[in-house]
Amino acid sequence: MSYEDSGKTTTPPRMADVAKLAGVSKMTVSRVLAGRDVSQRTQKLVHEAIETLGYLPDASAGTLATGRSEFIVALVPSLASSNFADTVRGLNDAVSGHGLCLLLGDTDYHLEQEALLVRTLLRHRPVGVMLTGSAHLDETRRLLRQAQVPVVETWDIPDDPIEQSVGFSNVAAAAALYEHLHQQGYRRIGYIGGASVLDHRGQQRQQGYLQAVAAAGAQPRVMEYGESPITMSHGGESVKRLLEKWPDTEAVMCVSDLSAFGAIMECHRQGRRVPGDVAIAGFGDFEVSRYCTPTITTVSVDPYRIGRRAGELLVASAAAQRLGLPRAQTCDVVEFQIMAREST
Amino acid sequence: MSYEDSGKTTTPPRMADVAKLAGVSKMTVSRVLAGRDVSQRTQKLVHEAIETLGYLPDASAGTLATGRSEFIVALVPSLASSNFADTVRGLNDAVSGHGLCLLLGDTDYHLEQEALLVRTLLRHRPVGVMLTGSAHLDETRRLLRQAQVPVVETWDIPDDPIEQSVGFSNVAAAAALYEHLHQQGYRRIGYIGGASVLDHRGQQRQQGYLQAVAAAGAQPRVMEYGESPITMSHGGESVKRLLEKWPDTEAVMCVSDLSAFGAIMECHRQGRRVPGDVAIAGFGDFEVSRYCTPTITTVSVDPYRIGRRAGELLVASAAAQRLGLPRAQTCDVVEFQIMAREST
DNA sequence: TTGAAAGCGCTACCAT
DNA sequence: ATGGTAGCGCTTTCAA
Repeated sequence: MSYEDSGKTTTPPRMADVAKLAGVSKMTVSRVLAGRDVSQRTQKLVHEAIETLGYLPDASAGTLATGRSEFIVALVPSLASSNFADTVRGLNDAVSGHGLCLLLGDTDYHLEQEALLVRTLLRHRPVGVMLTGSAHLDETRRLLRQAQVPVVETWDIPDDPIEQSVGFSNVAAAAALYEHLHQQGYRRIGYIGGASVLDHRGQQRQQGYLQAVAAAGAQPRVMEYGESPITMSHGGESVKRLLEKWPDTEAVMCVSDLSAFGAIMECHRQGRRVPGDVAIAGFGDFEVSRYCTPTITTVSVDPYRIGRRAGELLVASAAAQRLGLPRAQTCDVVEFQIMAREST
Repeated sequence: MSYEDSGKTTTPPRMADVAKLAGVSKMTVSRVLAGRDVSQRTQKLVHEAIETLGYLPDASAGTLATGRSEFIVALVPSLASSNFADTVRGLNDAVSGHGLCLLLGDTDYHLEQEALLVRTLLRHRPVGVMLTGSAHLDETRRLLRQAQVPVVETWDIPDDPIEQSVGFSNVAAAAALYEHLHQQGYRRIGYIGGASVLDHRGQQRQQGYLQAVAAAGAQPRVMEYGESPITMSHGGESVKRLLEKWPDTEAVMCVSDLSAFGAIMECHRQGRRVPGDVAIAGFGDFEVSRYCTPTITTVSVDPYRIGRRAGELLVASAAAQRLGLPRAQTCDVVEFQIMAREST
């Protein structure tokens, strides 16, 4: 009779139960599970016992005994953004093949929340931590340093890296987009972004815009509106306000494709042609930008790739850590690309 | 000198270290952490020692000793879908306040992968498991039953529930949308969905369409194209094929808003007016449907709410479990709503 | 209010 | 190739 048929609230089978049923010692069972040297015959006996009992090894006990867990911690500002969801997907794809699983934390764009999550999740002794962005509280840095856990920061190029990073310069990307618009002949170029300082990457894009404006000797036209994460509706409201304040604006850069899409739809509603009356560009190359009308000029990055690469770095660091080797200090720069489309 | 300043590869501080520094026993430290009866004076000493050393209690050891973890497992078909990402967000919001954290698994729409993940993640002895959908392998059911872990299935109303569920009838929702279109006067109504049997919810929506078609005494027009998850580009390609095959189609129901959006954009490209020449409806009430032109008629569900409710049920079940009480068997039906918009 | 001892389920290490 | 022993870091239980 197998365990599951026994009904009632029984305790799940332990390694000792498997050992007894197979007529071997616990150690032999442990070795079979670890794929170590065990005779074919014994292996078979053990596997049969495992099958019969429906035995699942306890991860906590294993972690406690080895001092090594199977967790990777992933911290994102928001799962609602498909960008970060894709990054998590890439991370998962990179690490799941190595028997690691994801402990997920949503910081809700708050650095205090990030610090709290780091504190909570480090208790599980993860083999690696992926953070989003390069802005962190001192406490966060201290906790991570003290835990001596491999860390990868993503979506940015940190001035003061904790350890490794995978990202791109949001400042440079926004500036490049401005220059692209300038080359297209646009001169009076505005910017739409969130009013929240919490979105550090958004702030950097705005900074890139401001730098490019200054370099071009132009006057900035910034409309800040709404909290992170910025959505389509923010874009509509923002473009309305921006065009009221500066009616002769020729082109608008948006902090994300979502707000760009919202802005375009609002323009259509107002009877303005895009790009005829006003050109609009986004950031992030979201799916919607490739399929809407007009298709949206944007900056393309590959969120999945960022996550995937971060996962690879963490797996490598974890391996190095285990062997007592020094960990690498890679600063991985992923490319961004200006996607010139119909909206500009 | 605090631990972090000591440099080198030191081992992190243990409870015993805290105890020694505070001049008390391990047990007292444990009690302070658990918020049990300890004198004010001692509490202060212990907290100071914890602070000085930067002590973080080890979760594995705690889990092993108590037999109870702080994990909730969340299994979704794909994080790339904002629907499921929102459900995970709701789940996280519901459980994180109770000191629980999320172990995330992406099944990639494969039931075998789901079973594998259940097996892997159950090793961490989660206090609850959230599944997506009601289609599972026998092995998955067996593993969950044997683990005696609280389970909530989401996004569907299971015929054969494992334990609890939070969802709605995808069949009924699709049929309701058909009837809405029928009431609007549309008669020759087609359906666009994925060709993959993996997307069980998509299959059920198609079934709802077919039932409604039969009830109306009409002929079905189904165009199946592409694998899950269905994206905007699938919608464009599918509507093209459907209109080639049945040029007199008056309205098209799509398996999701994303394909509906893709379909509308393709129609525009072909010079067809929506809804003038062909009406198009979606499913899921994605953000894009509220802001594009025309706004898209769709079935609205609340993915975040589904996750949130699932989390609440799991927290309650976990509490009941801990107290040795029987667990509830709720089948929570969340509402869906036909959102009549411009596209039909 | 506090402490000492005995495990939780597993693996490292040393024997055989 | 296999087994015994001694922990991993914490909490439970009992005693003081």
